[in-house]
Amino acid sequence: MIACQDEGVATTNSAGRPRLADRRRPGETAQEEILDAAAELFTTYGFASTSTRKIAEAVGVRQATLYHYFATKDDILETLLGTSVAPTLEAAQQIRTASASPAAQLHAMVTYDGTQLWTGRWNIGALYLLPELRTERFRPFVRMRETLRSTYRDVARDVLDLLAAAGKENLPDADEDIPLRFVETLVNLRWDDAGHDDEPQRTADAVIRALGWGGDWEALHAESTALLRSLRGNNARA
Amino acid sequence: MIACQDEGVATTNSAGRPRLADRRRPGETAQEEILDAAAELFTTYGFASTSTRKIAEAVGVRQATLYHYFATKDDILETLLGTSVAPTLEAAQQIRTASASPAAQLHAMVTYDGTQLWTGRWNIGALYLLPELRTERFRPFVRMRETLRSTYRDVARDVLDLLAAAGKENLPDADEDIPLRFVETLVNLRWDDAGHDDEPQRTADAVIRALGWGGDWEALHAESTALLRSLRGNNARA
DNA sequence: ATTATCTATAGATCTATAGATAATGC
DNA sequence: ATTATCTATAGATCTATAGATAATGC
Repeated sequence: MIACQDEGVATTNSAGRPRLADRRRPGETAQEEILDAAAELFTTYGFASTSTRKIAEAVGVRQATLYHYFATKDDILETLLGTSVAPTLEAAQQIRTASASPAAQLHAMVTYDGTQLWTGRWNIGALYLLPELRTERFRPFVRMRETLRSTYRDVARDVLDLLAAAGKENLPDADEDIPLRFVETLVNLRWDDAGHDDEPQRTADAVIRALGWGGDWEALHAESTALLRSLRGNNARA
Repeated sequence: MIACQDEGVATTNSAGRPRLADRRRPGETAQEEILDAAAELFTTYGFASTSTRKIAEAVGVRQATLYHYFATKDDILETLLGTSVAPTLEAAQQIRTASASPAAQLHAMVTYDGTQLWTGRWNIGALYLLPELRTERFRPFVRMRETLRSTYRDVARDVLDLLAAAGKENLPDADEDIPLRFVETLVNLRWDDAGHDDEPQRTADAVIRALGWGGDWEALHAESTALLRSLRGNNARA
């Protein structure tokens, strides 16, 4: 038997009229193929500038075929956004309930979130700023982002409170938004093809430093790494 | 004589067929009115989703009238971007050649740039990530942004070198991109209607802190303020 | 005469729907 | 029979151009 499945491109013959072109996208199902193509085109050319015809071409099917899987073009974007933010939010909330120090929680959060943004097959984070998200249609997604934002703010406030209690001066004045803002810049950096392989870790360090933290870095890294490891363990078990 | 020019809306009668609707946009010329409307719509709904018809409606003229002033829709975007980045780049380069300390230069740069992004009538910075900019057409603009980026990197490197020479440890490892990335987050913050009035100053402080700088904050602020004042003086004279 | 606007429209899209067709599955 | 695809197309855009019109300026 010859291997026909490199890169996860399915070639199984199933019911239905055959396609005119070969499969060329990763994904087990046609739905996944469409989402992969849409992610590439939306992040590269923008949502409004990407026609359903272009998506279909990138998948290797006719334009009308998309509508067998998604009722509208908006539905494609919605699915894409949902699969991207949900896991990040869940990880952040799990980290938040861990017993680690606030600084380590924040460091782990940034590293996890940053890694998703930095190593995903496409620069999905670039879609978060899409003006189209302002419509009612995407409210649920926007609300998930807001929850993530306030989780970040909560940890940041904990870190700052501890530092203040320790008598540290010149702390940022009520800037709990610094961490998430900084994570989001990974999107810009990737857009410009700049940055290093370990950018998520660098970003986590920069965030902690920007809050004015000045403790033992080696201990912090160890704690953060342990937190992330236990997280992966939990998910594997689930 | 009754005042008919509140908010800079011109009502002077001049040559040409009269408009059907009243003027409603700030700006001395029709070109400025168009740019103001386009800035609002592009930043709110995106470039591709904004039709020339919508721009014309927002100005109060017929769609075809736009083409008396701009040959294409791309030309409108290009003009908008140009008038926004050019002054920022020039200010950054002037600050760079001043005799102030690197930390003060960086602080002043972030404050100036941040103020432009934060207080401009529209959130023009949101246009910098537009996928459309990837085309040949907008190369000149993208190159200006790259020059700005490397100016930021240069100052950041100076700051880090000085800190290293002073024996400071745990400095960010070759992350000269931190400052500009941080400035760019003002765009996201404004998009979300979050942040404080003095966000540019807060951002400048956070940038300096993120680089690990730990000197006399009061002296730094004084030096930065003086630098910005001399900058305004230069421009007033020119 | 010059200018700034207008009306009208060509030609090229683009999204979504209707209905035919060519496979597999029972 | 069910499914996944195909072909064809309606109806609604959207950009840009052609040419008419109603002011001012000389």
